[in-house]
Amino acid sequence: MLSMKAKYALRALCALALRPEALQPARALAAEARIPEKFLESILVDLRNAGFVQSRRGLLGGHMLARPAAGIMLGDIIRVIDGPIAPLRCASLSAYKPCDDCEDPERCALRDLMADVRVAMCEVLDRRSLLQLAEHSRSGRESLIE
Amino acid sequence: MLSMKAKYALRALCALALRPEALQPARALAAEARIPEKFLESILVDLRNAGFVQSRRGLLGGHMLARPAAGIMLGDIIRVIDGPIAPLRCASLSAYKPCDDCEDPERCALRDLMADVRVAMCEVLDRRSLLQLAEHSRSGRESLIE
DNA sequence: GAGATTTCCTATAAAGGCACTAGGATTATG
DNA sequence: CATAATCCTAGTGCCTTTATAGGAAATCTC
Repeated sequence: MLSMKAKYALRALCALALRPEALQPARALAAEARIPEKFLESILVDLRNAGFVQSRRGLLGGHMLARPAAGIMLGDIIRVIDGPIAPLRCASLSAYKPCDDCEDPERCALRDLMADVRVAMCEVLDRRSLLQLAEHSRSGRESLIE
Repeated sequence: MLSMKAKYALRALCALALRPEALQPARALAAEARIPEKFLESILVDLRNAGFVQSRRGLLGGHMLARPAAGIMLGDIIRVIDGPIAPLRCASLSAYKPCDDCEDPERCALRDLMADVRVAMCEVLDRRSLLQLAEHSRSGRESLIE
Protein backbone atom coordinates (compact mmCIF):
# COMPACT_ATOMS: atom_id res chain seq x y z
CA MET A 1 0.00 0.00 0.00
CA LEU A 2 1.36 3.39 -1.03
CA SER A 3 1.83 5.70 1.97
CA MET A 4 0.42 9.21 2.17
CA LYS A 5 3.98 10.41 2.14
CA ALA A 6 4.70 8.79 -1.21
CA LYS A 7 1.45 10.10 -2.64
CA TYR A 8 2.39 13.59 -1.50
CA ALA A 9 5.89 13.22 -2.93
CA LEU A 10 4.53 12.26 -6.32
CA ARG A 11 2.04 15.11 -6.33
CA ALA A 12 4.69 17.63 -5.30
CA LEU A 13 7.14 16.39 -7.92
CA CYS A 14 4.42 16.64 -10.55
CA ALA A 15 3.90 20.26 -9.64
CA LEU A 16 7.64 20.87 -9.91
CA ALA A 17 7.78 19.08 -13.25
CA LEU A 18 5.09 21.30 -14.69
CA ARG A 19 7.18 24.42 -14.00
CA PRO A 20 10.76 23.33 -14.52
CA GLU A 21 13.50 25.85 -13.85
CA ALA A 22 11.26 27.74 -11.44
CA LEU A 23 11.98 27.81 -7.71
CA GLN A 24 8.77 27.07 -5.88
CA PRO A 25 8.54 27.60 -2.12
CA ALA A 26 7.16 24.77 -0.02
CA ARG A 27 4.23 26.88 1.10
CA ALA A 28 2.97 27.44 -2.44
CA LEU A 29 3.58 23.82 -3.34
CA ALA A 30 1.68 22.67 -0.28
CA ALA A 31 -1.32 24.78 -1.15
CA GLU A 32 -1.32 23.73 -4.77
CA ALA A 33 -0.98 20.02 -4.11
CA ARG A 34 -3.07 19.88 -0.91
CA ILE A 35 -0.26 18.72 1.38
CA PRO A 36 0.32 19.67 5.05
CA GLU A 37 3.08 22.25 4.84
CA LYS A 38 5.47 20.99 7.49
CA PHE A 39 5.07 17.44 6.30
CA LEU A 40 5.89 18.52 2.77
CA GLU A 41 9.04 20.21 4.00
CA SER A 42 10.37 16.96 5.39
CA ILE A 43 9.43 15.13 2.21
CA LEU A 44 11.31 17.67 0.14
CA VAL A 45 14.39 17.09 2.24
CA ASP A 46 14.20 13.38 1.42
CA LEU A 47 13.77 14.15 -2.25
CA ARG A 48 16.72 16.50 -2.15
CA ASN A 49 18.92 13.92 -0.44
CA ALA A 50 17.93 11.47 -3.15
CA GLY A 51 19.01 13.90 -5.83
CA PHE A 52 15.61 14.59 -7.35
CA VAL A 53 15.20 18.11 -6.05
CA GLN A 54 17.40 21.16 -5.72
CA SER A 55 16.65 23.77 -3.08
CA ARG A 56 17.66 27.31 -2.32
CA ARG A 57 17.18 29.08 0.97
CA GLY A 58 16.32 32.63 1.76
CA LEU A 59 13.97 35.11 0.25
CA LEU A 60 13.10 34.03 -3.29
CA GLY A 61 14.21 30.56 -2.32
CA GLY A 62 12.31 27.39 -3.04
CA HIS A 63 12.56 24.00 -4.70
CA MET A 64 12.94 22.79 -8.25
CA LEU A 65 13.78 19.54 -10.02
CA ALA A 66 17.48 18.77 -10.01
CA ARG A 67 17.27 17.02 -13.38
CA PRO A 68 14.84 16.62 -16.27
CA ALA A 69 11.58 14.94 -15.36
CA ALA A 70 11.90 12.64 -18.34
CA GLY A 71 14.82 10.92 -16.64
CA ILE A 72 13.21 10.43 -13.25
CA MET A 73 11.40 7.11 -13.01
CA LEU A 74 8.37 6.73 -10.78
CA GLY A 75 9.69 3.52 -9.30
CA ASP A 76 12.76 5.31 -8.02
CA ILE A 77 10.67 7.99 -6.35
CA ILE A 78 8.60 5.39 -4.55
CA ARG A 79 11.70 3.48 -3.46
CA VAL A 80 13.12 6.61 -1.87
CA ILE A 81 9.99 7.34 0.12
CA ASP A 82 8.42 3.95 0.83
CA GLY A 83 11.34 1.59 0.40
CA PRO A 84 11.54 -1.43 -1.88
CA ILE A 85 8.67 -2.15 -4.23
CA ALA A 86 8.65 -5.94 -3.93
CA PRO A 87 5.94 -7.34 -1.60
CA LEU A 88 8.68 -9.20 0.29
CA ARG A 89 12.21 -8.05 1.01
CA CYS A 90 13.52 -11.44 -0.08
CA ALA A 91 12.04 -10.81 -3.53
CA SER A 92 13.65 -7.41 -3.94
CA LEU A 93 16.60 -6.72 -6.20
CA SER A 94 17.43 -3.29 -4.83
CA ALA A 95 17.11 -4.22 -1.15
CA TYR A 96 17.38 -7.98 -0.85
CA LYS A 97 17.21 -9.47 2.61
CA PRO A 98 16.26 -13.07 3.38
CA CYS A 99 13.34 -13.78 5.67
CA ASP A 100 14.36 -14.64 9.23
CA ASP A 101 12.25 -17.76 9.19
CA CYS A 102 13.08 -19.05 5.71
CA GLU A 103 14.93 -22.33 5.49
CA ASP A 104 16.29 -21.81 2.00
CA PRO A 105 15.51 -18.65 0.03
CA GLU A 106 16.92 -20.31 -3.10
CA ARG A 107 14.06 -22.77 -3.07
CA CYS A 108 11.17 -20.75 -1.72
CA ALA A 109 7.94 -20.86 -3.68
CA LEU A 110 6.65 -17.73 -2.00
CA ARG A 111 9.78 -15.84 -2.92
CA ASP A 112 9.53 -16.91 -6.55
CA LEU A 113 5.91 -15.82 -6.62
CA MET A 114 6.66 -12.43 -5.14
CA ALA A 115 9.59 -11.98 -7.48
CA ASP A 116 7.11 -12.36 -10.34
CA VAL A 117 4.88 -9.77 -8.71
CA ARG A 118 7.83 -7.44 -8.32
CA VAL A 119 8.71 -7.78 -11.99
CA ALA A 120 5.13 -6.99 -12.94
CA MET A 121 5.06 -3.90 -10.73
CA CYS A 122 8.44 -2.62 -11.87
CA GLU A 123 7.43 -3.16 -15.46
CA VAL A 124 4.97 -0.35 -14.86
CA LEU A 125 6.77 1.86 -12.37
CA ASP A 126 10.27 1.78 -13.81
CA ARG A 127 9.13 2.40 -17.36
CA ARG A 128 7.08 5.47 -16.58
CA SER A 129 8.77 8.81 -16.01
CA LEU A 130 7.79 11.74 -13.86
CA LEU A 131 7.30 13.74 -17.05
CA GLN A 132 4.69 11.29 -18.28
CA LEU A 133 2.84 11.41 -14.97
CA ALA A 134 2.95 15.20 -14.87
CA GLU A 135 1.67 15.56 -18.42
CA HIS A 136 -1.07 13.07 -17.76
CA SER A 137 -2.14 14.99 -14.68
CA ARG A 138 -2.11 18.28 -16.60
CA SER A 139 -4.23 16.90 -19.42
CA GLY A 140 -6.70 15.73 -16.83
CA ARG A 141 -7.00 19.21 -15.44
CA GLU A 142 -7.24 20.86 -18.83
CA SER A 143 -10.07 18.69 -20.01
CA LEU A 144 -11.85 19.61 -16.81
CA ILE A 145 -11.77 23.27 -17.74
CA GLU A 146 -12.91 22.89 -21.30
CA MET B 1 4.25 -5.10 1.55
CA LEU B 2 2.92 -8.53 2.39
CA SER B 3 2.27 -8.94 6.12
CA MET B 4 3.62 -11.78 8.22
CA LYS B 5 0.03 -12.88 8.64
CA ALA B 6 -0.47 -13.28 4.90
CA LYS B 7 2.82 -15.10 4.55
CA TYR B 8 1.77 -17.49 7.30
CA ALA B 9 -1.63 -17.96 5.72
CA LEU B 10 -0.08 -18.91 2.38
CA ARG B 11 2.36 -21.30 4.01
CA ALA B 12 -0.37 -22.94 6.05
CA LEU B 13 -2.65 -23.30 3.05
CA CYS B 14 0.20 -24.86 1.10
CA ALA B 15 0.61 -27.45 3.80
CA LEU B 16 -3.12 -28.17 3.68
CA ALA B 17 -3.05 -28.38 -0.11
CA LEU B 18 -0.32 -30.99 -0.04
CA ARG B 19 -2.50 -33.32 2.07
CA PRO B 20 -6.04 -32.74 0.86
CA GLU B 21 -8.87 -34.55 2.61
CA ALA B 22 -6.77 -34.87 5.77
CA LEU B 23 -7.69 -32.99 8.93
CA GLN B 24 -4.57 -31.37 10.29
CA PRO B 25 -4.53 -29.85 13.78
CA ALA B 26 -3.22 -26.32 14.16
CA ARG B 27 -0.38 -27.49 16.36
CA ALA B 28 1.05 -29.80 13.71
CA LEU B 29 0.54 -27.19 11.03
CA ALA B 30 2.30 -24.57 13.12
CA ALA B 31 5.30 -26.78 13.66
CA GLU B 32 5.52 -27.79 10.01
CA ALA B 33 5.19 -24.27 8.63
CA ARG B 34 7.09 -22.46 11.39
CA ILE B 35 4.19 -20.32 12.57
CA PRO B 36 3.40 -19.24 16.17
CA GLU B 37 0.63 -21.59 17.18
CA LYS B 38 -1.87 -19.16 18.68
CA PHE B 39 -1.36 -16.75 15.83
CA LEU B 40 -2.02 -19.50 13.34
CA GLU B 41 -5.25 -20.36 15.10
CA SER B 42 -6.62 -16.89 14.50
CA ILE B 43 -5.47 -16.96 10.89
CA LEU B 44 -7.29 -20.25 10.34
CA VAL B 45 -10.48 -18.68 11.67
CA ASP B 46 -10.18 -15.95 9.04
CA LEU B 47 -9.57 -18.52 6.35
CA ARG B 48 -12.54 -20.52 7.50
CA ASN B 49 -14.78 -17.44 7.48
CA ALA B 50 -13.61 -16.78 3.95
CA GLY B 51 -14.59 -20.26 2.90
CA PHE B 52 -11.13 -21.60 2.13
CA VAL B 53 -10.85 -23.89 5.10
CA GLN B 54 -13.10 -26.37 6.87
CA SER B 55 -12.52 -27.19 10.52
CA ARG B 56 -13.62 -29.81 12.96
CA ARG B 57 -13.34 -29.59 16.71
CA GLY B 58 -12.56 -32.20 19.25
CA LEU B 59 -10.22 -35.14 19.36
CA LEU B 60 -9.17 -36.02 15.81
CA GLY B 61 -10.24 -32.53 14.84
CA GLY B 62 -8.25 -30.18 12.67
CA HIS B 63 -8.36 -28.18 9.48
CA MET B 64 -8.54 -29.01 5.79
CA LEU B 65 -9.24 -27.18 2.55
CA ALA B 66 -12.93 -26.59 1.96
CA ARG B 67 -12.52 -26.86 -1.81
CA PRO B 68 -9.93 -27.98 -4.36
CA ALA B 69 -6.67 -26.04 -4.26
CA ALA B 70 -6.80 -25.64 -8.04
CA GLY B 71 -9.80 -23.34 -7.64
CA ILE B 72 -8.35 -21.12 -4.95
CA MET B 73 -6.50 -18.13 -6.39
CA LEU B 74 -3.61 -16.60 -4.51
CA GLY B 75 -4.95 -13.09 -5.00
CA ASP B 76 -8.12 -14.00 -3.15
CA ILE B 77 -6.16 -15.37 -0.21
CA ILE B 78 -4.15 -12.18 0.07
CA ARG B 79 -7.27 -10.04 -0.18
CA VAL B 80 -8.84 -11.89 2.73
CA ILE B 81 -5.81 -11.42 4.98
CA ASP B 82 -4.24 -8.13 3.90
CA GLY B 83 -7.10 -6.40 2.12
CA PRO B 84 -7.13 -4.99 -1.40
CA ILE B 85 -4.12 -5.60 -3.61
CA ALA B 86 -4.06 -2.21 -5.33
CA PRO B 87 -1.47 0.24 -3.95
CA LEU B 88 -4.26 2.77 -3.47
CA ARG B 89 -7.85 2.11 -2.45
CA CYS B 90 -9.05 4.42 -5.21
CA ALA B 91 -7.38 2.09 -7.73
CA SER B 92 -9.02 -1.05 -6.38
CA LEU B 93 -11.85 -2.85 -8.11
CA SER B 94 -12.82 -5.07 -5.20
CA ALA B 95 -12.66 -2.36 -2.53
CA TYR B 96 -12.92 0.99 -4.26
CA LYS B 97 -12.91 4.09 -2.09
CA PRO B 98 -11.95 7.57 -3.28
CA CYS B 99 -9.15 9.43 -1.55
CA ASP B 100 -10.34 12.01 0.96
CA ASP B 101 -8.18 14.67 -0.61
CA CYS B 102 -8.79 13.94 -4.27
CA GLU B 103 -10.59 16.58 -6.29
CA ASP B 104 -11.75 14.28 -9.04
CA PRO B 105 -10.91 10.57 -9.02
CA GLU B 106 -12.13 10.32 -12.62
CA ARG B 107 -9.24 12.46 -13.76
CA CYS B 108 -6.46 11.51 -11.37
CA ALA B 109 -3.12 10.60 -12.93
CA LEU B 110 -1.98 8.83 -9.78
CA ARG B 111 -5.08 6.71 -9.74
CA ASP B 112 -4.60 5.73 -13.38
CA LEU B 113 -1.02 4.81 -12.66
CA MET B 114 -1.88 2.70 -9.66
CA ALA B 115 -4.70 1.04 -11.57
CA ASP B 116 -2.07 -0.09 -14.06
CA VAL B 117 0.03 -1.42 -11.20
CA ARG B 118 -2.98 -3.24 -9.80
CA VAL B 119 -3.66 -4.87 -13.16
CA ALA B 120 -0.04 -6.00 -13.37
CA MET B 121 -0.13 -7.47 -9.86
CA CYS B 122 -3.46 -9.20 -10.33
CA GLU B 123 -2.28 -10.60 -13.63
CA VAL B 124 0.13 -12.65 -11.53
CA LEU B 125 -1.84 -13.25 -8.35
CA ASP B 126 -5.25 -13.99 -9.79
CA ARG B 127 -3.93 -16.37 -12.44
CA ARG B 128 -1.98 -18.56 -10.06
CA SER B 129 -3.75 -21.11 -7.90
CA LEU B 130 -2.92 -22.46 -4.48
CA LEU B 131 -2.31 -25.83 -6.12
CA GLN B 132 0.41 -24.35 -8.31
CA LEU B 133 2.09 -22.70 -5.33
CA ALA B 134 1.91 -25.87 -3.27
CA GLU B 135 3.36 -28.01 -6.04
CA HIS B 136 6.11 -25.52 -6.64
CA SER B 137 6.99 -25.53 -2.95
CA ARG B 138 7.00 -29.33 -2.88
CA SER B 139 9.27 -29.60 -5.90
CA GLY B 140 11.65 -27.24 -4.16
CA ARG B 141 11.81 -29.48 -1.14
CA GLU B 142 12.14 -32.66 -3.17
CA SER B 143 15.07 -31.40 -5.18
CA LEU B 144 16.71 -30.52 -1.91
CA ILE B 145 16.56 -34.14 -0.79
CA GLU B 146 17.73 -35.71 -4.02
C1' DG C 1 -20.23 -40.00 31.66
C1' DA C 2 -15.04 -38.91 32.42
C1' DG C 3 -11.15 -37.32 30.40
C1' DA C 4 -8.47 -35.86 26.65
C1' DT C 5 -7.85 -33.14 22.79
C1' DT C 6 -8.93 -29.74 19.75
C1' DT C 7 -11.19 -25.65 17.83
C1' DC C 8 -13.22 -21.15 18.92
C1' DC C 9 -13.80 -16.62 21.28
C1' DT C 10 -12.46 -12.55 23.83
C1' DA C 11 -9.22 -9.76 25.69
C1' DT C 12 -4.83 -7.78 26.15
C1' DA C 13 -0.15 -6.04 25.24
C1' DA C 14 4.21 -4.68 23.46
C1' DA C 15 6.40 -2.70 19.61
C1' DG C 16 6.73 -0.20 15.73
C1' DG C 17 5.30 2.67 11.94
C1' DC C 18 2.58 6.46 10.03
C1' DA C 19 1.20 11.14 9.66
C1' DC C 20 2.08 14.87 11.27
C1' DT C 21 3.53 19.24 14.41
C1' DA C 22 6.63 22.59 17.01
C1' DG C 23 10.26 25.42 17.44
C1' DG C 24 14.12 27.26 16.22
C1' DA C 25 18.77 27.60 13.57
C1' DT C 26 20.52 28.85 9.18
C1' DT C 27 20.74 31.23 4.80
C1' DA C 28 19.73 34.59 1.39
C1' DT C 29 17.41 38.95 -0.44
C1' DG C 30 16.77 43.86 -0.64
C1' DC D 1 18.66 44.48 9.60
C1' DA D 2 13.96 42.87 8.54
C1' DT D 3 11.89 39.35 5.95
C1' DA D 4 11.14 35.06 4.04
C1' DA D 5 12.52 30.96 2.97
C1' DT D 6 14.87 26.25 3.83
C1' DC D 7 16.89 23.00 7.14
C1' DC D 8 17.29 20.33 11.46
C1' DT D 9 16.03 18.01 15.76
C1' DA D 10 12.56 16.44 18.44
C1' DG D 11 8.54 14.62 19.69
C1' DT D 12 3.33 13.37 19.73
C1' DG D 13 -0.85 10.78 19.07
C1' DC D 14 -2.86 7.15 16.88
C1' DC D 15 -3.27 2.99 14.53
C1' DT D 16 -1.65 -1.49 12.85
C1' DT D 17 1.01 -5.42 13.37
C1' DT D 18 2.27 -9.42 15.77
C1' DA D 19 1.44 -11.83 18.67
C1' DT D 20 -0.03 -14.20 23.89
C1' DA D 21 -3.24 -15.80 27.60
C1' DG D 22 -7.12 -17.99 29.32
C1' DG D 23 -10.95 -20.29 29.02
C1' DA D 24 -15.63 -21.98 26.73
C1' DA D 25 -17.49 -25.23 23.57
C1' DA D 26 -17.27 -29.30 20.76
C1' DT D 27 -15.98 -34.00 19.79
C1' DC D 28 -13.65 -38.26 20.31
C1' DT D 29 -12.19 -42.60 23.04
C1' DC D 30 -12.93 -45.55 26.70
